[in-house]
Amino acid sequence: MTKKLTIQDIARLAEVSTGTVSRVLNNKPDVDPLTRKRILRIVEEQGYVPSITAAGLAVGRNRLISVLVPALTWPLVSELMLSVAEIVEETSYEIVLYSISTSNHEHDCSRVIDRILATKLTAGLLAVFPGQSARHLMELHQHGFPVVLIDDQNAPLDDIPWVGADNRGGAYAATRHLIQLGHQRIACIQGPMKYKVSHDRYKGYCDALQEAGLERDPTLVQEGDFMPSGGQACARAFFTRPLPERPTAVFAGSDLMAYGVMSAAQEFRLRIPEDLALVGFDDNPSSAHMQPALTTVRQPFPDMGQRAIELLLHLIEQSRSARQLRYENGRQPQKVLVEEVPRLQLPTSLVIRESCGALQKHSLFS
Amino acid sequence: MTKKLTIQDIARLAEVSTGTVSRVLNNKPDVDPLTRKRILRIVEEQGYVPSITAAGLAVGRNRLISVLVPALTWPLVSELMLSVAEIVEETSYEIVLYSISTSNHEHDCSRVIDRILATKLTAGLLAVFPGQSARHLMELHQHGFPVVLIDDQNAPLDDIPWVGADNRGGAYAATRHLIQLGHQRIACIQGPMKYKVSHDRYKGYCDALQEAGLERDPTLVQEGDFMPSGGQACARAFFTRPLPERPTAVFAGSDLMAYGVMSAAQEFRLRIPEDLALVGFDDNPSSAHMQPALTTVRQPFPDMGQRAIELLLHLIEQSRSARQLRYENGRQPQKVLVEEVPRLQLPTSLVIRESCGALQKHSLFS
DNA sequence: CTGTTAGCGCATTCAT
DNA sequence: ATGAATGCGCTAACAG
Repeated sequence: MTKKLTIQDIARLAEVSTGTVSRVLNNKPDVDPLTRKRILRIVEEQGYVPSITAAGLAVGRNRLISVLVPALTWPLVSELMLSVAEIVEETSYEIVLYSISTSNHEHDCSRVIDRILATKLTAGLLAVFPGQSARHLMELHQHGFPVVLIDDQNAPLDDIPWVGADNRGGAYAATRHLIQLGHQRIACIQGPMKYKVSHDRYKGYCDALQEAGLERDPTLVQEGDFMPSGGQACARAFFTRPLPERPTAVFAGSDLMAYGVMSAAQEFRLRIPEDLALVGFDDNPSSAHMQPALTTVRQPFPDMGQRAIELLLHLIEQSRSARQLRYENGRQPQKVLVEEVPRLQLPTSLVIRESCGALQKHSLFS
Repeated sequence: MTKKLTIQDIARLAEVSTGTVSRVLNNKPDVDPLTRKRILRIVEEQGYVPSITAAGLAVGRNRLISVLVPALTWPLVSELMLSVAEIVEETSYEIVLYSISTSNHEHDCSRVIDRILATKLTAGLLAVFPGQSARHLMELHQHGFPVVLIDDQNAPLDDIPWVGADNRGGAYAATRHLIQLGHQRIACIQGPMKYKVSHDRYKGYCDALQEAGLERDPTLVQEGDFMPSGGQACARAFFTRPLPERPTAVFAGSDLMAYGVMSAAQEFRLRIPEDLALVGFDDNPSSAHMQPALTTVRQPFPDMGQRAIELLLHLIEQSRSARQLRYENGRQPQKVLVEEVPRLQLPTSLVIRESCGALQKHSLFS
């Protein structure tokens, strides 16, 4: 149980001024190496931990990072957060979590963003799947506040830092795979169209159809909600149509919705993949363990999280030093600013398992 | 884009002192109602948001709540966090997230806890499944720092506030159900034994066996890791045994492990539930959509999260006012302190689906 | 290279 | 019931 130590205590022990201690702690260059070493040793020995609060007050911005996530129940959010958390915990920053799971997404989100700004609590913002509220984030970015989006940027004009997956390419690959398997009537269950990723995945689906010269049948497209129940509802809608109008394959915009399709298929006594081929999107951990194992498009979540948080950390450091540089007008900053690659699109990959019918199924009754 | 407003600005606009504004903002009783109303109006109009940072510095403790979670990839964590986040967002508190997913659980955890204390950043701590590190938390609690555990308290001597589920009862119900279905050789895949819940669930399993006069077979008990791959590995171990020694039913300590059992069953051409009955624990959202749908023990996660965070908030407020009361020695605190119910055990419920064989399965081939 | 000092924005205490 | 004044712990500017 470490007792409360202030920077003054350390200064006293090291027989230097608080200014020097502060300089050491913040890695300022102009400190005598010996003094620095001595101070660091004392800091270590005493187990001194600086007060983020006080530091924040002094600088006007804290060593905290806001993470804005949509529904916390999406498996992808966990996966993303995992790598984000791992990296942040190596730094002196902490994660402040905001979720905008509530119904009034739009309003709620801008309120949260205002709050983040006004309280000046956090140094930067990582927004996962911002959806429509991305435009609020644009404002932030334009005002010089470090922001990084994970997927789902929604305007072409965005020059906002962004890390995402190749949703369109993934959907294209998935759909093409179904086509190559001989399917002609391929249904698409979209995600909620308020998300850019849903549009992208739909486009990829259309791309593949068009490439194969297949006509797009509007009755084979439904908008889901990314959740199992939504997928189930959409699938029921397909299965209740007259036989010739039914799809022989379904491309679901998320694994969760694919699970719903499986449930619906069972209700209708449809075998997967014999009677219906199915492909999902995300590659949730559970998907490999479904019966049949779900063919899906893998998103590189760990990578996305890592890249995004590293980018954000970089932007934050940059904006800090930017303020410092005002006072060192003589020199140009050595470090090249990251104006070049603020956007990163990571590839997705098709993971072929049983539900699409490409593999021989380990039938339960073989 | 709200501009930075200080309490001083508000004071100037309202033509009062900062002291008064501060009193209003903190709901101190001794303020003229009219003045209060006027100030509140101005605060509203100007969109003033107090700086958590500065407030924290002044008081020595922030309006932040640390949440300590184990592996972020466990679905239950998402579900728990969901209700926690919802409630916290209604308050003036924010959530700071710490995960201890890394391998060196033990060391890492105490480091995180020290950090939480030393930085004095947060006002309270909510620890989800603390496992072995619960004893560090005990220290915190004994030093008067508000702490609430969600499940997995590990010592009987804990007088630490705690909210949990009836793991033992749930496991008992699940196992008894299998017994009533006629199974005699029921395997148990435990969670990692560093978690108290794993022990509890195992005890419930034993309870049911004993009640039925069934002998406990050590070869039918394996320790998993809560993850699908662990469950799969354990199940394989069962299935490779000579036929008479194999289980006819499996009780898995988590749904995720049950998924692994399903995969293993498929490898061995075992039908569920015909050749093997299966029950899980947790009721993850996906579980209803497995094929066959998983019979499992539902944990009341939303409730648990809600109760826990409310309790913590309560404790925090209490410790705040405790400090104030030192100066009002004349009066006894009106509010009864929550010494009575710091521990809450919520019931679990058995959700019967297909994998246990109790329901008629919608067979794929009927 | 280093010591000194003035706030950062707020809660709180002491006067009134 | 309220105004004025103090300090929380730290950083950054200034002066050596």
